[in-house]
Amino acid sequence: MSGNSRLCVAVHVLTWMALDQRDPAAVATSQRIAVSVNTNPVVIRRCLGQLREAGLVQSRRGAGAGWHLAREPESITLLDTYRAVGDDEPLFALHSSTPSESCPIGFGIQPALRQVFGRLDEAVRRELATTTIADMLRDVLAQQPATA
Amino acid sequence: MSGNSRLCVAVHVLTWMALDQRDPAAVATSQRIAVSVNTNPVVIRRCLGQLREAGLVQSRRGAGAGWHLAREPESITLLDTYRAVGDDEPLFALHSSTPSESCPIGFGIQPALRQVFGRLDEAVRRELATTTIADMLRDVLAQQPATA
DNA sequence: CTGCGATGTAACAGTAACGGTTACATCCGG
DNA sequence: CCGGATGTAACCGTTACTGTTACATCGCAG
Repeated sequence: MSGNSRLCVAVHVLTWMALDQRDPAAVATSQRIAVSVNTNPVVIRRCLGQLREAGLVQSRRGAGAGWHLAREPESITLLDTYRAVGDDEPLFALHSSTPSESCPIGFGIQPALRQVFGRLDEAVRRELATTTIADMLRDVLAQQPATA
Repeated sequence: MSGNSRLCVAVHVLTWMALDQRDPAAVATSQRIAVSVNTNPVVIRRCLGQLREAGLVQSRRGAGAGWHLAREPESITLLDTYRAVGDDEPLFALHSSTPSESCPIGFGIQPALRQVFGRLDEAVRRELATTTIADMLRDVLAQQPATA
């Protein structure tokens, strides 16, 4: 993960859907979402595909096709979202070329770093779990300009 | 930050120096460090340059030149190291193309995400601050294979 | 049962960043 | 003033991400 904007886009998509589905007649399509995110519908479909694999959204094909949330916004955390789009790459990368094993530091540094990075990952996940899509929607709507 | 291995290399370098300087006669050169990290000396010098800007190491030029820690290993935290090599890029990236401001979600999503990402950054920094280079050195040496 | 509008996915292009490398100027103790 | 190291610019190959085109697939409406 990162530097990519997948988590960002995924949260945007889910929050958008949470707002959109307040109107029971509305149909969420990748086209409509793409306008809000200001990108290509294929990018949105790629993202929605990952969210579907994680069981967060569902898709319907054929005529009148589209997407809807598979769970209540209150029950979807940013950790769920992170897991859905995180390519299981760690947050911090280890050496690109394996250190020298004949040096004491080179030999032991990677296991030691793995422990540290594991704790960092834990901290991030703990924090992500505290916010839901419903929270995001509330915060996003609170940002609106005064409509005079 | 990340996916790069700069933090990883920087911690490796500092931990190596902490061990090396136990021998008062030893001189830490980018060449020697590069062997342990298994990379090019220029990569090490680039890293050391950032660590020097942050006041963590010092360099000496001319004959018998080399590097040494500017502080005790016990007083250098991984947060110091992170700050030294982190290009002030945030841990998680915002949208690459600005969302539509005419959509309520597109308008408010970035400020809302900034708050969340700020909390994540805080959590990571808090965790990084709990470990020092001295801790790393101890943990690294504890990984050594039994020397029969 | 055919058309249409959407999903689903492969393929490709452009950009950017990273790690690695070469080259070379600079410094300064011996 | 020589030698060995720092300091730094420039460049290359690789990789990843975003955006885009293209096209097969699905399934209700009419």
